[in-house]
Amino acid sequence: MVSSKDVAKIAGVSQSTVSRVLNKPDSVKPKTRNIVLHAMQELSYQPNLIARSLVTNSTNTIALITGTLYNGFYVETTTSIINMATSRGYKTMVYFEEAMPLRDVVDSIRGHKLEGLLMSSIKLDDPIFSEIEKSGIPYMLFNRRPAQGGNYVVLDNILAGEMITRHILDLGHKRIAYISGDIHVSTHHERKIGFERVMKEAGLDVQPGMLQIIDTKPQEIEKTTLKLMHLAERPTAIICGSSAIAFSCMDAILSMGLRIPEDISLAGMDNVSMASHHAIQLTTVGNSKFKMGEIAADNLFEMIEQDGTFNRPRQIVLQPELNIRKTTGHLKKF
Amino acid sequence: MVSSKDVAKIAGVSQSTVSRVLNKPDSVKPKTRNIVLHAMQELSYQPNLIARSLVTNSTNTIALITGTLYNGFYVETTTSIINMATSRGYKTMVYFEEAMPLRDVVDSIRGHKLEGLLMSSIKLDDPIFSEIEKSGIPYMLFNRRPAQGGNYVVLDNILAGEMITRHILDLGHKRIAYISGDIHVSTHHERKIGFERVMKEAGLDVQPGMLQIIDTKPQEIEKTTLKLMHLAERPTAIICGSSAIAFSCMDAILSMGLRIPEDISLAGMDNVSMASHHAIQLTTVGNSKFKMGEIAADNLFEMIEQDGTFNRPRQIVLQPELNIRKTTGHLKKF
DNA sequence: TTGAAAGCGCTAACAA
DNA sequence: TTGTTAGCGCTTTCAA
Repeated sequence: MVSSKDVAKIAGVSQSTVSRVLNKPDSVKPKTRNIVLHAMQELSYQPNLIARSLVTNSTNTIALITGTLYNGFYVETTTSIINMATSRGYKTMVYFEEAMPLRDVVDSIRGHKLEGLLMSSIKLDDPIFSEIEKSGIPYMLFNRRPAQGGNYVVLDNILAGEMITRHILDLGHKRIAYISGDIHVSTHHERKIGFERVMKEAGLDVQPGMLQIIDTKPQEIEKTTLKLMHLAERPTAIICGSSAIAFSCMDAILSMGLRIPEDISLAGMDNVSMASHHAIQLTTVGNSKFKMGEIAADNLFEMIEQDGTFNRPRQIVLQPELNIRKTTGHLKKF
Repeated sequence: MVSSKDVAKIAGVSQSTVSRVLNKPDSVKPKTRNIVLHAMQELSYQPNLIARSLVTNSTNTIALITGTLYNGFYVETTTSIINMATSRGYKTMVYFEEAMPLRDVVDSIRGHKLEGLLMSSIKLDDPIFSEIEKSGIPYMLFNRRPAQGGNYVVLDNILAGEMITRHILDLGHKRIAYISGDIHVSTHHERKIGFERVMKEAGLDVQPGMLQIIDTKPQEIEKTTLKLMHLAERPTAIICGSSAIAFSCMDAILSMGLRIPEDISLAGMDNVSMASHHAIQLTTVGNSKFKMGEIAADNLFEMIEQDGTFNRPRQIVLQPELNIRKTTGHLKKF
């Protein structure tokens, strides 16, 4: 391994001059600088960034803990985050939620002196949250938030649930099913609240079996959808707690030979790009004006750069918009 | 920052004993070990992994340079790779192709002593390839390969192009358009060769304008599709060089109010999960039995672990299979 | 079983 | 403008 020492020897200067050429090139005489630069080339020298990090106690690296990329929402956030990090000269270490215990990830982040954490994967009452706060590492949560406090950017999920439910009611539906993901997660928790609130306001009971809280794996979603469709009193509309859920739900419905929205209306939440594909045309509620990943990253870098200064919590709530497409239609009269 | 020195002080032992508790716990007397362990807890000590890396010259981190996640193919590979790395105790630094110059990425990788490189993004004659080989860092390319040599896992893309073209011909089509991505990339280069070869064998000329080589951004694809559909002699079938291209192409066709396959047949390559969605049902050719990302990662870790030993090139070619779904149909007779 | 000491490759303070 | 030196926090001989 060629080190700055080797370069120094070849160039006939001290090792610290080599270091200076790298860090404060103006502080070294042009002639010497050139000699050093040439020596570096000759040896194809590459500074050991680990050693540098040890001294400077900085790594220019952030951590991203993300949900599965099979969910298009996380494709969008992951892409914006990595791109934004790259453009600021930061690298991104990517961890998947549930691939290893959150606590281990946080330890790894602390140990590697990563400079910030972006994470989608917190539960409402996750004990890791207080650990993260305690560790002092700058962080932004996105999509989900903890039960209280914290820095986050989220959708107004209660409102989102209300809006989509109202849309379905406006179409005349009454037997409405709702498929939700894990309720210990703020998105699903709040969206469901919105749904229930509007149903109640409309004087409608959510029939037993019509509210499904499930593991959001495609197979589970399909199983649940089939179960709903085989109910004696089949729903005339299904609202899904996310677009990813809605896609699998749609897949199952179509596989039965049913038509959407003629036989059943379907709506999702989150605005992922595939939702507007002409073969899908999924009615959703979400925010397309602002990219959640970019907002999260932006705020994180601000926090990193203003370093240490007192920070009040950053809590950003985006307003949902309704995107009425082709999967929801008027209830047919018989 | 609490260091092993601090732990040592509290525990009343030397700093090297603290280190031993971490690395060779059996070599330290149980009683001492416990004292040290308690001291660690008390201070919530977290070893500085950067310092460790500096000494051991290892980081347990690999680099992934991937194409855009908006292409479902890279979602699959990225997911398998990160999961496989995690399960082996490695972390993954993710870089996007084209976000920064490849040379800078490679320098970053060398400087950070990352232990291996997985990359999808090489061009046929990319000069970076020889740099990577020269650097001695273990690597596996996937999806694409360089003009010659190298370690890679790819699809038999010529055969893939042949198979899909034959399928279209078998349906009676003669006016067939082909939309390809950058031809300096092995996948697109080879798939197009397969297409042209079969067309020639069938005695069919590829009419001017029917072979489109474009930038694979959704807008470009849509523009190109519209152009094709407005040709005086409109194609009766379109073959796309990837499923990602086919999705955008389908979007454009449907937006014109045309039906697939009644008005035009459409086929893609690569087997991404969305292709089998019932709202899409895209006919493709690809390999679903083996996960390219897993194979790439598997081989990389073998190379990392057998370290230094002579390695003949690893060149793995997967066999394509035809998945006939609902976007291709018989040419209508008039 | 433990401690002392060297050194990984770099940055940065200080002196010249 | 340059060199000398200390030290970042760890692992790893070597001696005791």
